[in-house]
Amino acid sequence: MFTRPRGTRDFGTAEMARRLAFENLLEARASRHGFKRVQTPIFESLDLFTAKSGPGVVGQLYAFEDKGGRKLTLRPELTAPIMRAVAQEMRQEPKPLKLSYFGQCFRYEEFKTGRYREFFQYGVELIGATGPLADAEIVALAVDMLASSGLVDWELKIGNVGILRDLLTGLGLSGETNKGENEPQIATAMRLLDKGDWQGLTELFANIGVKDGAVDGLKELAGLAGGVETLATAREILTRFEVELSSLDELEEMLNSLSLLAVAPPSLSVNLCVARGLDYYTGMVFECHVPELGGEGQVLGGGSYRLMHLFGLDELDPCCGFGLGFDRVLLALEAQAERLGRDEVVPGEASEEPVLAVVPFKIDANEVLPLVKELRDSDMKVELELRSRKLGRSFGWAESIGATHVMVVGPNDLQAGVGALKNLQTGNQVEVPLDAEQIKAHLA
RNA sequence: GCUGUGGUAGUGUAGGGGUUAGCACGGUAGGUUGUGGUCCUGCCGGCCCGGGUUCAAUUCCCGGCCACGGCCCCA
Repeated sequence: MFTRPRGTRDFGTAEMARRLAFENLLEARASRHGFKRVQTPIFESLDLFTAKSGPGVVGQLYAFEDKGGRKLTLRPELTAPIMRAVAQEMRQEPKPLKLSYFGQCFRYEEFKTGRYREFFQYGVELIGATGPLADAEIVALAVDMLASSGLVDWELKIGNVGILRDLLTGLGLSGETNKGENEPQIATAMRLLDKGDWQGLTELFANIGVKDGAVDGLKELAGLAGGVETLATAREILTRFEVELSSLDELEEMLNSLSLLAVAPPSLSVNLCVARGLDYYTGMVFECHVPELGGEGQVLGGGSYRLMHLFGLDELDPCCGFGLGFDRVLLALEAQAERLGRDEVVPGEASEEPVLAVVPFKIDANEVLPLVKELRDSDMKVELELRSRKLGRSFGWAESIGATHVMVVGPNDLQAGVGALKNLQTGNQVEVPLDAEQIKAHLA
């Protein structure tokens, strides 16, 4: 018996119908916002990802050497490949570029619900435009996607690591990796802040000799929850820390634009302690969570970052984008459909189209094939009975595959040039000439 | 990396140191000559893998694998 590798999944027909519907929905939203789809290889040079994320990532990669000894890896994420492709193929295209992408990524890590070794990401990147309005465009699309998918009870958190870095620098934390430490003090502090580990932060500050009261101020900042209105308090706290306020002004501008560009999310909190862990983020950062997913509840995350300089295109930094956890959003939608008694998990997943099952009964099937072809050419879904079942079983088969209509063509029918067209829902049956147009008219 | 629980047909389950391992759904074939979703019957198909204890293991024990949770981590 062969089994699937750990952390991978098979998708059956029902699941795939749902996934396709979801992908199409996301694609439609992205397209309305002006994003155009691109696709990059499933594997890339290993150094693409070590350049972006440091040598430590190798442990989580499906890395390998090809027969020429080239160091390659299955892609663990899609932002770096997109940046690479932009640098390699899209230098001459008009900016800003608005790109969308969808595909599987691979990470070697412990697998559990909401966390797979092969997982799917949908994402967008806005390259070559910067500032509050560009940021608002990105967040607005994220909001639009989650809202359009029918997701409820999700939380949008918006922060700004630029402000946070300024603040921490002002407190005397180092942005460089000191000897004896494996990351800059600022990175450690941001990680602790993101987790809400106040004790760890207190210890860190004590070690560095940060003035008393700093932790309390940050706690106050972290406690802010709400929309634009929280910025007044934030402004006051930041002033106390003597932080420059222009980034905060930009954040406010971005939030105002967002409110005009997107529906209000179910829950919005502007929180300057959202850190997103990754050191290439430089400005606005945001995350969407679905609390009912538990530990694997982050379904979307992104922000403004600097990566193009790695490809010699500094002038395009910072860019802004987000990645959407395709599998996680689906898990959340499934859980919510169950909880709320919704019959559709993804809007539009159930097709309303008629499906005609054609049953050649005791005749040479070739007699009906031209008709089948013609119906299919005219964009109708047509199934053909292939097993020469008895009539009764044929109806059972048609019903089981979801056909809405059955057309039986037996010897007598053939002679008369008609078929028995039965509506499986109503049970009504009529004789219809073996003519594509007339059949279609009956199904309409 | 740590940890908890569990693994009986494709799915959902019953059972239990010696059984023809039961049931439901499913799939398939039929219930006499051209009409489904009901019903009846036959058939298909299972004790996760390896080792140990035992006269005997699917059942008890250990290890692995897999599944579902909780930590750690998460570019």
